[in-house]
Amino acid sequence: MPRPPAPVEGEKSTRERILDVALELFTHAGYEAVSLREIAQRMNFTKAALYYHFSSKDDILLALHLRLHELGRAGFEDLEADLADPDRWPAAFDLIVATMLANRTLFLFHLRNHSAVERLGPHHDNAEHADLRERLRSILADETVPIELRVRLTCALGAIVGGFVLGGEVFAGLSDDDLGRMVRAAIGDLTGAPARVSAEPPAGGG
Amino acid sequence: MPRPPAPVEGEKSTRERILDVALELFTHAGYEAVSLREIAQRMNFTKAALYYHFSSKDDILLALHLRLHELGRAGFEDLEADLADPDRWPAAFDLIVATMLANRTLFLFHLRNHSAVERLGPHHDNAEHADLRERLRSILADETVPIELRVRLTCALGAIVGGFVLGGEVFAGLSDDDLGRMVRAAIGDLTGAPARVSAEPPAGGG
DNA sequence: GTCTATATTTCGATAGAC
DNA sequence: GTCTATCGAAATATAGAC
Repeated sequence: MPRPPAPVEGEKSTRERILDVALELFTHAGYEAVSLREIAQRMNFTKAALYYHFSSKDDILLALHLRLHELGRAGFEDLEADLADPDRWPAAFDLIVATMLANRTLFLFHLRNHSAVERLGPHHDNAEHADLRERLRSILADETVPIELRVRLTCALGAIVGGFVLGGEVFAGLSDDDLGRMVRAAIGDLTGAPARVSAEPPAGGG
Repeated sequence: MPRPPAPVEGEKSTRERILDVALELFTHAGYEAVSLREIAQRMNFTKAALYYHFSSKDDILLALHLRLHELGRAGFEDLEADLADPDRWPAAFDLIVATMLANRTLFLFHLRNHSAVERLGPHHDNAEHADLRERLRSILADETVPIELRVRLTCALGAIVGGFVLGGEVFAGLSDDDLGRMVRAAIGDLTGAPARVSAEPPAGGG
């Protein structure tokens, strides 16, 4: 199989630029609906040239999936512990909100291409639970935590996704900063209510 | 054996059974990834037979999309007015939660095949804003409503989707009734907090 | 590293028998 | 209403020139 070129300092490699184009196209139209010809066209070269950088179309999908893996290793080491304790939810959700806001497209890509990425699963058993989604599932399956709290967790995560995906689509004039603040306030109320039985009342947006 | 296909009263038509199969396959694997051959195989007849019931693959997708349209006509006449006024949110969300819970697969199908359905858009201009999603967008674009409330609206809708999709996937042992109740409680906290700034305080119960 | 050209497969869709 | 057979288009992927 072909080997990618050495990355140049300061500039994005062709491989990364292909991934950027693929990320946008896959996110907007869906993985299966996007042909390599389209990607090549956007890169201003031909379809065959892509095979120098990637061994297959699935390989591009996998590379994009791995971007999410790396994101998971960035700062979510204590995710399980944080989410298992409502007192630590504010900090955990702040991190999640900030991460999702800064990588909105990547998460949207994952949401929209859930099935395609899932189909890739059995191939990359390099890491056991490095995937954020896998770790999340194990948290939600933890019966030590009351089911009410775990359901609220899914609602909170859905609220973030909804606020960013749906909101980011409709409220085009809104800055990331403002949107993030409003979503965080909403999450605060959603998660603060069950937490206040053991912690302080929620504060307003900053 | 001489067995003519019996169109018995009270039984689902072949067309509807095809749609049921397509709904499941499209939801699980994605529209573009599912071939007519797969659908036909599940129906125990051949690919060509599908063309007696549907004029194209897109026609199947459209028919499934129309199921959501019908759902929209069921009881969402006052949706715009209800969602524009935070005081009326509880009733509106109760209806939305109940509807989404009862038609979880259909909504999940729509979520997972968002791009494919969207691509179908320009073809069926029969109704202006019959689509629930279109109506929702117009609500979210209504600048009469403060942006904070509209963002909360997107969060609330996301919370419902998250609770049902993610929750329904992980909490398999949980009944629809219990899940619906917990999600409704979460939505109540999420939507009750902003309501108190412009109206009376939320009911302390829960 | 990118090109032209082509191999191979699969898909959506049609025609016509029964 | 379902079948067999097949068409044409488009997709992924490969081979080899430059």
